[in-house]
Amino acid sequence: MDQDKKPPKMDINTETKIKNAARVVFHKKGFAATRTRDIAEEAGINLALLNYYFRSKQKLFDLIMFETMHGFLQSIFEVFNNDTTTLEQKIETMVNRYIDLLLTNPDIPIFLLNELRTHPEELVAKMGMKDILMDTHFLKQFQSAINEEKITTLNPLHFIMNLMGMVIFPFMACPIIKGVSGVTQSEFETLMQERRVLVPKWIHTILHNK
Amino acid sequence: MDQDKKPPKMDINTETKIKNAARVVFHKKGFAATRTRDIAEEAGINLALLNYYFRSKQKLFDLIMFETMHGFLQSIFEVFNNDTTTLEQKIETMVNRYIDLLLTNPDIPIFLLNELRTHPEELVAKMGMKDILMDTHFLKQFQSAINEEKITTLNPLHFIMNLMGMVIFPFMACPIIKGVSGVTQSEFETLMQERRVLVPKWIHTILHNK
DNA sequence: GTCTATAACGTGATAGAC
DNA sequence: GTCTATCACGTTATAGAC
Repeated sequence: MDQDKKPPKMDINTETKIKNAARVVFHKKGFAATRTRDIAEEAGINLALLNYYFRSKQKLFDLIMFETMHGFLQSIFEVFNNDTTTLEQKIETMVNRYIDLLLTNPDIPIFLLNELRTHPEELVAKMGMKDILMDTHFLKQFQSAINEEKITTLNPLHFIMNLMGMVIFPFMACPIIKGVSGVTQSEFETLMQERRVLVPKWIHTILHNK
Repeated sequence: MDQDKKPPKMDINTETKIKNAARVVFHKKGFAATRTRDIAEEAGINLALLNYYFRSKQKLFDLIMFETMHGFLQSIFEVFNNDTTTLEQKIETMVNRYIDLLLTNPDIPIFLLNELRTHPEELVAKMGMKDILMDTHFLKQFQSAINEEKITTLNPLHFIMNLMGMVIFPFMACPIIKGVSGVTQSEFETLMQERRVLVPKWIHTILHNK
């Protein structure tokens, strides 16, 4: 929509370089602990350019925050609204998508939840997720399964909290887990890989146990 | 150990007032976003007094961080090392303790995990938790149960991640959950109360399903 | 567009009166 | 011990040359 030359992987334009650097640093340290100098250095450019392209630290942050939030919720939305998959398939896909995401970007959950404490639900509202998530194919399937007594009666929110908690929490608690258990980063990642199959199995067990 | 008059609830001494205020503000905003002036205001005292009693923002923070971490891990330690309780009782107690804690102090998990990203495992090590948590009555019970084939074979770390994830994650994601689902704070707390009995039930189901 | 230099501001910490 | 006033410093943001 801007230019017709999408940067061909290298020799990326300055604006993108800054945005990528900002994403990395903001995700790792949060808004308050991040200095614009950190971002400039990470991007390999001059500090003044940051303000030239994005006006202010806050504006740049808002951009990163929105994109991160969008990317994070987008997965839920896509999977939950796919009306060609079963409930079990949706669970499996969700788990795999988030483990993929978090193995690569383990900082995202704490970044998001930490920043959302300050800017309360203004951003959540801005995402407009409330309307589209509360009327998904998933919820209809879930309700049907309960009505037909195929699964245990259960508030869908409890279900989602369990799913997200089992997948996301381990990544957030990674430093503390490694600290008290002594596992290495590599061993930790192996554990997370195991959870691709374990979590759906556990969720299934919970749902079908009367 | 200091004085023999433990403050009788009101007319608390200045040092304690500052520490309590620091705990509130640090927990809510984290180290970087907290200004010493915020703490002074919350405590109802002058900014200079903060430095008079605690020398620096960092020193005061280290104190709060240590106490918070200690209080948080202490519960796990106590419950896991109680050799008069069954595995099932330990689970139930853990869940109830943490739900109690988090209903009152919902900021603690994000505070801890967020700050632990920067000061990596130096603090975890300082707590000396590694040694005492890796040789608990709980782990022996867990291993015995597996050997006697009473429960499914399962890495205890997976078990602990599930337990903590199901209990703690919902509190961390509270703003996002309320944002996308539309539940009120009061309804959210009711859901958390329900989880006192639901989580142990789910954990039991997972453990005993072959 | 990109840089250097600097202005403008906020924050942690202290000096010194009481 | 407690306060007011102020210093010292780091950080965001901009002015202006190239």
